Amino acid sequence: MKTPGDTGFAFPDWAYKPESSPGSRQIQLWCFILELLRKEEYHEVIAWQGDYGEFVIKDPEEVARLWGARKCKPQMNYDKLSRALRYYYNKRILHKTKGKRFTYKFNFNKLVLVNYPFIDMGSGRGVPQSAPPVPTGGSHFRFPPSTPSEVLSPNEDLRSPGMFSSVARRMGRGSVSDCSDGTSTNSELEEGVGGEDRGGVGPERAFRGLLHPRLSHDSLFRAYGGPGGLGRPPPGHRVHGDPMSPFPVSPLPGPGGLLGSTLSPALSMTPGSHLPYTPSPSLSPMLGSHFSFNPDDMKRYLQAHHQSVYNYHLSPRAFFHYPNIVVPQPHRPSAAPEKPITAHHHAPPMPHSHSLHHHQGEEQHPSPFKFKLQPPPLGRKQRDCTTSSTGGSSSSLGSSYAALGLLSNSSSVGPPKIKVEPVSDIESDEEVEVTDISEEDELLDDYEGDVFTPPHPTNGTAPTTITNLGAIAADDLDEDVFKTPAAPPMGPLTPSLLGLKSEPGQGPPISPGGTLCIPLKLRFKRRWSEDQKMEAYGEREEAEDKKVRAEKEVVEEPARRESENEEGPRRSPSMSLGAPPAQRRASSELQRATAQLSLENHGAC
DNA sequence: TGCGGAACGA
DNA sequence: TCGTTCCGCA
Repeated sequence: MKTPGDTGFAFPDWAYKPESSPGSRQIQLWCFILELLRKEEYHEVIAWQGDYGEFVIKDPEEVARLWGARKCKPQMNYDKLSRALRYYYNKRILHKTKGKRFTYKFNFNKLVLVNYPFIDMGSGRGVPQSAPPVPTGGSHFRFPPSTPSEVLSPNEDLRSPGMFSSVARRMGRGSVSDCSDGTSTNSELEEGVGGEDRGGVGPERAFRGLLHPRLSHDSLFRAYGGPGGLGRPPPGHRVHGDPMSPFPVSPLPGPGGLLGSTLSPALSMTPGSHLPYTPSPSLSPMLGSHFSFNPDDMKRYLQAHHQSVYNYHLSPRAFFHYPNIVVPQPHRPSAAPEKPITAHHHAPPMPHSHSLHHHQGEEQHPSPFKFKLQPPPLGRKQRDCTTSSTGGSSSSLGSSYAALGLLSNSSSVGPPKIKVEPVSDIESDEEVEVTDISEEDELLDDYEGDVFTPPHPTNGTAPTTITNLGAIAADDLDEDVFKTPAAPPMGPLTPSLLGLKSEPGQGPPISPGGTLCIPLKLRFKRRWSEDQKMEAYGEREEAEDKKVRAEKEVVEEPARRESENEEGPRRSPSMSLGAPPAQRRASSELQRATAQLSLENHGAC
């Protein structure tokens, strides 16, 4: 069929429908719509209009014709096309603007946050921040392949948010059309180039961007990099404001990567989607150097939000569509070091939600945003792994992390796994995993006044975990509320303790309040039993493991029950009981270390 | 004009 | 999975 280059406009890979052969992916309708929207020659047919991301199909039949031409479907008509568009409702890529005929609205939150994950908002250095921060940009961020071999592996999901490098390739080689419909041009690359920075800087301008009625896909698309590739913008290219762009500026890759600016039209489109995550300068797009969560900023930001209509929804299934949301690597673009160091910066951890919580949630009026960060649906394998390893009592967070491949690596190779334990046992996977979005949508429509609670009270978790959380939020955050029991602030040491858990059931029990409250007696017992076990390892063969475990169980069980009696329901029995010897050994060591820490920090209890 | 179910194809 | 096609309904 056609190649992505057909349009003359290079969409990211994920914009194309994977076909049997790598080169025959078809563009998706929404991409096509965007394409038309950005071409002046079609402004008489379809154009941005009104609200943020809103567009009107002025000539439905013509649009249908064009679409049909593109897809080589001569029989296409608006009725059919609109049916396809309606399917986007469910997918929350689009929604209908009620009362306005032929008028639809993009959910750029979906398109941008999810599909432009690589746009790292973290380093807003020197880039106009005229749009609201996109919460998870950094979370999804995945560096473009730097070598040809990394580019678009056939095995990779072509729609992967991270796989945009091939776009650059296409952009470089031009387009090829095998179904000419007159829409193919190669001029797009230069379109809008050279515009001036109208994003401005500072919160005021940043917020102003929210109100920009028009969105431009291309601005973002260009972020994928021109012929020069990411981080190497074509000469003459710079952040600009595309006249027809809904984006105040185009987040072109700057010296520090394309990160700097990420302007997501979505921001104004989806209630509270981004906000909860923006507080983190390290993760949010515009916070880098221009934004701070002072009351004024927040107020403006919220006001801006109200300019838009929020009546569409995102689906938790989104992650299914973008399975390649990858765990961001610790490293950051070269610009990272240049990012302003703020109070929040040090531990990228959780802050996007957490810091907001501090800024907003601690006040009389909690954050107006209520988010339920739903972890992406677990793959069966991951789910099984997670649940089995945790005895089914693992918290949603732990599971979600595992689902993201952060924690639960089935492989037994390597150091003991460190798991970020949820603060509470109360929540089950089911509670947080996927909920009926239909109801939540309503909540979001009425998001104001809601409270956002941080996904995890600890602020010392690993960056990867944090960013991952962001990744989770990226997609569904605009509608999902992360329900996490409030946890009391903890000292600098506690987080690490709380967050550390060698294996389910082995680490120190964590009270629902997040406090380390394992009875001293139990701790000693455990440690003793572990010592015993360690000795056993040195003296006995594998065959005797069971015996050791039995002994251990005898020792631990009463203590555990005692513990339970004191602290209420606890997690499933120590994992070590069923863990393979090697794993047990490793976890045992970790447990010892943990126990040691427990003792040392006994005062914190 | 818009919606969404259903069957179907690639 | 993403439309495409058809269709009944409001």
